[in-house]
Amino acid sequence: MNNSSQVRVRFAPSPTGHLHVGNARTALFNWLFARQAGGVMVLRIEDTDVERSEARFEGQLLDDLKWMGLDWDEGPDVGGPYGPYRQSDRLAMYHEQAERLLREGNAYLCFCSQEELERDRAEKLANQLPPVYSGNCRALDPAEAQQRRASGEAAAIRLRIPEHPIRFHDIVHGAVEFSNEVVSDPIILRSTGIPVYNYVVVVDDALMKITHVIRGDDHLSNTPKQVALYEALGWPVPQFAHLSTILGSDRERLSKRHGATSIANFREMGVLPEALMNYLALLGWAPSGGTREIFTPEELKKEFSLQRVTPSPAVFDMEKLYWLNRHYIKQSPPERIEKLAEPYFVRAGLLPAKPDERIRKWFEKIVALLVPSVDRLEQLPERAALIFQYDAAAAANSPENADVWAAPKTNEVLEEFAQLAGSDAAPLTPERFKTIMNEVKTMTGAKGKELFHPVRVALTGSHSGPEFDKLIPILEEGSLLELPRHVMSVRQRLDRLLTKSKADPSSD
RNA sequence: GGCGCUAUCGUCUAGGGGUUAGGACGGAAGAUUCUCAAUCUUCAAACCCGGGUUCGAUUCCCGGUAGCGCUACCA
Repeated sequence: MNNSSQVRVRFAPSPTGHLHVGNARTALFNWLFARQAGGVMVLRIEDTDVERSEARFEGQLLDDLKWMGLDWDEGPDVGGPYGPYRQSDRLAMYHEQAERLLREGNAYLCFCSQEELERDRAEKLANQLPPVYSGNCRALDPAEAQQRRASGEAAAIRLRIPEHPIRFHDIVHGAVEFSNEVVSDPIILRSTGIPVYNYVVVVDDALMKITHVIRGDDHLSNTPKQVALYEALGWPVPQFAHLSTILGSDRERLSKRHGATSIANFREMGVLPEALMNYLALLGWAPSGGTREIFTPEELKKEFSLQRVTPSPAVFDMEKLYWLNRHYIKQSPPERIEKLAEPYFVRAGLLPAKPDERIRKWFEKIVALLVPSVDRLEQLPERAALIFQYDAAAAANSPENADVWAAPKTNEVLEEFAQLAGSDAAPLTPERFKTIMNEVKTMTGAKGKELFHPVRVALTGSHSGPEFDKLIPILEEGSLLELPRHVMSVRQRLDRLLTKSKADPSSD
């Protein structure tokens, strides 16, 4: 089953918080590559940093990943043949391999104190030399060193970096070469017995039979150490693919300073997972030809190619993500969007926590009305203000509407409209509205803007908004529903406005 | 300081020794609509700089510059 040609990739986050977009993209590229190759995706939790790791973050991480639409074949939650999948459960393996390196002479015990090392480093830096380890303990007699350690002297374990340049091939960057002169003999096991990241990764990746290491390019400079480690351990070196960094608009590394950066943030904003996936895929990758932008997850699995990943860093562009999101929102079945949008309205106090069937039916119309004008679901309640909130004073006095009130036919149009619409007992229908408007038109001679604008301002308080055909039924039906905040009917709005202008003579 | 990576419109990118350097987001203008949004059409907008190789470089090589990363008993 597990023949040597089987692709195995891994995503290895630290549980230090919510999944960040940079890591999400790394996870995505791993996933796409694995799924396309019919390979295996491994999820490994890098929790050796006890200070920053928290168990509850692991659950968040998995949720974020699942929400994006990613899945994995082996991991802490699903198990697998190469477990355990949490580094904190693998400590024995790290010790075992470190002792083996020691025995075989590829690593050595180092007794240098931190102060010594720091002094040495500062000196080298001052002399403009690469700050590599002095090698003081490199030539120590192994037997003697073992004895010192046995007698209780604090000792770290260092890897012996070979005396030749270290070369490796990177799928994204091509041939990479580092001179051994600048690669320090790295500590792999601290004197406290806690292994170091660069060592742990290699042991895990090798033992988990990872064939392709796809990760952020902040690890590129660490790769020679890791290659040396693979070689010292006698294990095959995997293929590497180092992905460029995602930057903020100021070309600095994307951080919280730049606004939303965690997957959870985007989810809360009402970004659809497929929009985020599509956008992230386009950061650093483009299809052959480079003219297509829209890719569903299934299409990405088919089209994606690591060979086409760009090595240069990419600036995260919210606007383009929003554009994609708008596309996917419009593409989605309305029921899905209604379901996703409902909580935003409940939270804003516009809908009851458990809307009944009538309210739901009515809410469908609101969503259909507003969705085209929105690029995130979270914007919906504020767009719905013209339905849920009616402020007669603002309608009459807002400077935005001054032009409309100043127009010569406004008062005449409104009076006619109020009279006709007010004389009906039944709720106003779009058909009746059309008839009324035609009558107002003949009686006042107003048409176009001078006809519609006064009515729009009178009913919504704003001179811009959606079509009356769709808006009026929403207002009329809404006024009959039991809602946390009463929705005013057309007539109620007119009443408000007219009483208002009577009470305030300055408004004409 | 040392080492590494990167460099095409404002942004994401395609392309590649000879092209009107293509697409998308955003921007501008127009169409449509009572208005806004949406939609459609059109337009503006780029090969970091300097050397070399070459008949010819934006493309290949070298150098510079800038940005980012690594340089830890951080991950």
